[in-house]
Amino acid sequence: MPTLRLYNTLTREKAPFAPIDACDVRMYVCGPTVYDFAHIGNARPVIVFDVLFRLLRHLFGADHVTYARNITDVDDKINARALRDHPDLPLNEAIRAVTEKTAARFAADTAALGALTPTHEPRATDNIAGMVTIIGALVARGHAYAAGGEVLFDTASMPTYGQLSRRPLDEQQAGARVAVDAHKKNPADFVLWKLSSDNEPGWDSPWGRGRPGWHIECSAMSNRYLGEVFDIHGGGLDLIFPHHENEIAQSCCAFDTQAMANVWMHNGFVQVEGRKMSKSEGNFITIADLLDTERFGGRRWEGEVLRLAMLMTHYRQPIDFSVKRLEEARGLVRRWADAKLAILAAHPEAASAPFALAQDSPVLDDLNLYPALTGLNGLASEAMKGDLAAASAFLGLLDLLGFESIERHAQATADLDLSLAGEGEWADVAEQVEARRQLLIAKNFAEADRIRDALSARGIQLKDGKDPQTGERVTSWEVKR
RNA sequence: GGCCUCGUGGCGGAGUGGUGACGCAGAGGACUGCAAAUCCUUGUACCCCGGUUCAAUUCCGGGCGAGGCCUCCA
Repeated sequence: MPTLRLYNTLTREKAPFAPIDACDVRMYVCGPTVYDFAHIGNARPVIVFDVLFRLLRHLFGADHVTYARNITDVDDKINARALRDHPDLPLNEAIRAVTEKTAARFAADTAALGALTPTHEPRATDNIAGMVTIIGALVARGHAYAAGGEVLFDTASMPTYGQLSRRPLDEQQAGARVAVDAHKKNPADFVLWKLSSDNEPGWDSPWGRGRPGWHIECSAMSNRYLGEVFDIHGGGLDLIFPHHENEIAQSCCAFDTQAMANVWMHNGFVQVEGRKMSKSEGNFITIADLLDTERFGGRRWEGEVLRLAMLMTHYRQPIDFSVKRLEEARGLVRRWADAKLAILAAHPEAASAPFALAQDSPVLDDLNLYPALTGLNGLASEAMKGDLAAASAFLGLLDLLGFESIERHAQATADLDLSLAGEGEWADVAEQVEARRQLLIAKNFAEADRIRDALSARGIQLKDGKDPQTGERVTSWEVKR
């Protein structure tokens, strides 16, 4: 088996990946807090770790990888949103309305981006009992204490606290930007459980009716589905501190383990047109905006295009999300879609040929995807020249990277354009094209060009080619956007 | 202040101690009744200053610059 090397934030270096159990490789990725639609920054870990999931399945077998990605549906931001959007509903119903709507959109967004559904997508509200159990263990083991209506993690009780972010406690206090609360033993101590008032959501616990703090849900859910120690934990760069640091503290102290996960992976940030994305800058853009509106770059962008635009940059590098980048990705998607159809027509057997990633593939070097991406062009042309191995490598690589349905973007079919354009609008195009073909055979170029111009005015681009066998003119078309 | 990334052609983005990948865009050509699409060809780069070396974009030191985290955030 080829060796996969991964960069580990814990050690700050790349190392060969060796799973705890090669028959059950286990990965956890922090999913969304469902209070608002996912933005393109949220899309990055979804896509990046989907590629890793696919790669692990390729290397270890599809049945030997477990991938859990949580949905956090209990959070004070959700409460605030529920009160704002549904003031007329009882709180619990209002909260459910917010979380259901947001989670449904997240599922639709990730599907559009070509991400496989994780093995498990647990919800925080279905795992409160697990959180209470862990908090109880922390209290019993002297790692947590109740104070001021909260149960807090005692960071001083964990000598190794801060290893992931390399942020020792003493230095952190010097930074003096951690909230200081009188009831905390140390400023860095964080909330595990907090009591709820009557008009806040709450669950019964040994410490009274309350709700969990921010980090505990990931410790509970990863433990439930992946065990006390698992292989890979992923998420955005910004989660290193405090979120992942605190997850480690909770899990390791509750279970008395040396590690929560062996490999910690973090994707870089997304910028928009060279600037940090933020609501105050007015450049905050959601996946739904890109898929369904023309707000960015004056057009809609297909999920595969967004996926490719994201994968063109190494996952640890910052990405500048720009219209130019999307346009380049769109061109490649269309080209590969055409190439896939042509290859399938020329080499039907290639679709079922076994595909194995080369031992020295850059993909295995911490997901260095770009060489593989640009290599697809070369593989396609080799395949068209009759190279069967290139054909199966092209198809296999497309699948591995999550572009298994890319052929729907083939220019010749224009299926997507039809679905976006509405029904019936292009129903007569085929006969117009045929009428033009007859005029061309008759060398009536003026009339033929009038048809082409008329179609062009309606936004349809004709493209003439030759049938390689007969030499006859073949005309395809697409909707210009 | 602390911690962490990173500086390669117009853009994206690999890689290497010595003939400077590749993709997109651009240019030229082929094809075409003309376009478009397609195909072929092609120009331009390694932040600055030192050092090591026969030779550095690649190694070492310093500088400059960009970005991120340290507070909710992918």
